[in-house]
Amino acid sequence: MQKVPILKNISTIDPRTVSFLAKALADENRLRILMALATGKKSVSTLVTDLAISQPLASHHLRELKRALLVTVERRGPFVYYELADCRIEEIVATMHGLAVDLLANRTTF
Amino acid sequence: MQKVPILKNISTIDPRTVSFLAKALADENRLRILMALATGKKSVSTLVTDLAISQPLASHHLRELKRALLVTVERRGPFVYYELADCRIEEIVATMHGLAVDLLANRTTF
DNA sequence: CAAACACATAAGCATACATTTATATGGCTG
DNA sequence: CAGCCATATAAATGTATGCTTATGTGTTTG
Repeated sequence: MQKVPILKNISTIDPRTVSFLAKALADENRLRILMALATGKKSVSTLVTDLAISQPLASHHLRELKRALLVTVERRGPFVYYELADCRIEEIVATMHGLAVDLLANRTTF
Repeated sequence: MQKVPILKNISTIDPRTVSFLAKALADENRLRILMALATGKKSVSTLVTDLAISQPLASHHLRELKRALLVTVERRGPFVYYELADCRIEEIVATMHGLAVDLLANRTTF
């Protein structure tokens, strides 16, 4: 009787937890925010101009990302800076992109 | 001028593509189906009894997973077997679970 | 070919979510 | 403290999504 070494036993995974994360990553604008934050912490106004979205929409999504624990907040003067809470977020997004691109290219089966 | 070696340049990532995948992973029942398929291909009726969901609901989500290219379909007699389209799906779900668990445990900053 | 089984689809409904517009809060500066 | 800037929140709306109930399609077997 030998256990699978690399991957966590699939049955120990809580779908609610994964769904919680996946929902946060399921929106294009939230992903664009996360990608923008990958190069370092940024203020709301910077994100608004960089991503060309409205300020309330940025605040709304940042709130969601904070709720999902994906970003941390830091106030400095009148500015509010958001930062990626964990570097693995970038990795996961990149990995998902790689898989999605392959799937869409029909190079799914090896 | 040196490029980041490990990760794909973040700016090359298409948020629409990632969102497409994330949406498919954002539902608990779809995740449960994928986890059930991690141990091998299964028929709809097997999934229905294993996951204790209604047959139309299972078909509905399997259709979504197929649309997202995450599963492949194979008919054998009256049975229809679904299978994970790519082994990386399991890895990504496991990685997401690991991150989500850590985030929820407030061990986000290193 | 008729009945039974496996699965898919359609319609309907309730809820969740993304977005906009409008307004409020909070901090800085004159 | 008055006005401005940065951000947050609220309300409103349209749309997407998950789920159930009901029905259709396809396959096997008697």
